Amino acid sequence: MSHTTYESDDGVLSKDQAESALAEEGSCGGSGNGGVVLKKGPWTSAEDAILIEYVKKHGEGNWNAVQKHSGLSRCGKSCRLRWANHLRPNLKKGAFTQEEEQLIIELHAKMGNKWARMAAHLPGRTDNEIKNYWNTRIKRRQRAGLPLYPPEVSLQALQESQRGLNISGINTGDKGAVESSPRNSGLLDALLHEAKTLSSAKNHSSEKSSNSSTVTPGCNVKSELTDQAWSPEREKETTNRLDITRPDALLASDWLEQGSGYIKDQVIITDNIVTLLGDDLSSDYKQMSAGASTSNQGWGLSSCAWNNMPAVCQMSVPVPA
DNA sequence: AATCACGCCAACCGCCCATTC
DNA sequence: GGAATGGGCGGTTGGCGTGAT
Repeated sequence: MSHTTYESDDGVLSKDQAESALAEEGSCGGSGNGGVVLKKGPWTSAEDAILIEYVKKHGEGNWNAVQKHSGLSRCGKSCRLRWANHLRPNLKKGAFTQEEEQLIIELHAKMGNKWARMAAHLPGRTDNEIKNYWNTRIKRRQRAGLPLYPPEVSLQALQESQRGLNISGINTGDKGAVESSPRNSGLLDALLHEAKTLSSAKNHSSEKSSNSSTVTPGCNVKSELTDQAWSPEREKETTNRLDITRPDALLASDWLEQGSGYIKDQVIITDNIVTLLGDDLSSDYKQMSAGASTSNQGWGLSSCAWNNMPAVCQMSVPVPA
């Protein structure tokens, strides 16, 4: 990792490296107690040792006191982050297990980008780890044009959200009530974002449909990929038909193998989206869905931004048989 | 062998919230 | 009530490693 750039085995920086590391002022104000210039950049093993020793003596918290009492030239934030992400006990290192991946997917479908809350459900994992994992996964699947969530997770998350929204008053147009329901805020944000996207996209739909190279491939590949996991043989078979067959476009876990009934789920979810979006936007959505179906463009909800986007916004229109 | 693209991940940054005074 | 402070969170950046070309 980048540590090796700055730190030697004994944790001592070279002159140039130390000067470089000390040159900039940090986000914590640049100088600490008594005008001490706070260091930025990768942590050395010596610094780690100091921090560990400090926490052993004084416990976690009061991070700004670390610099004052231990002589560490790091701001409190940096210390907290280092401790939380790397030094605290019971941290689980290494790749995520299939169970963890599955849990992350489910949690993200329900919570959106609430990394800290997700981390609370994954003992030994940090929010930063989960965030990095998810962002990497997003890039892969975005390139692949694949949905971020398995259908069953999408459906479950949407149904739960819809229940919550009904309770909190979305169907009565009570925006205040909706906003007071933090549990569904991520999903609602995504829906509203999607609504805007749909609204603006309507103006460009003809342009989209005239350019096949802009088509999101997800709609066309999903129904096939959900039936069978990737294999070299499958890749040869499907290369001519599918845009994406790379194994890294798939989940490490095997949810894609459980994709039976996907079309059915899509219809359900589409109805749910219509319900949630309301008449005006849902009519737009229906029109676009119909247009996509007839033109086989597959233009759907998968076209919106991928970040902070719970399940429903990853869904695409059904693929015509 | 050189170059490039991409994945991975540690760390930083800025904002926000809760608490304290 | 409002300012100051500490801490938490999510987004983003930057560097290294690695595989592909």
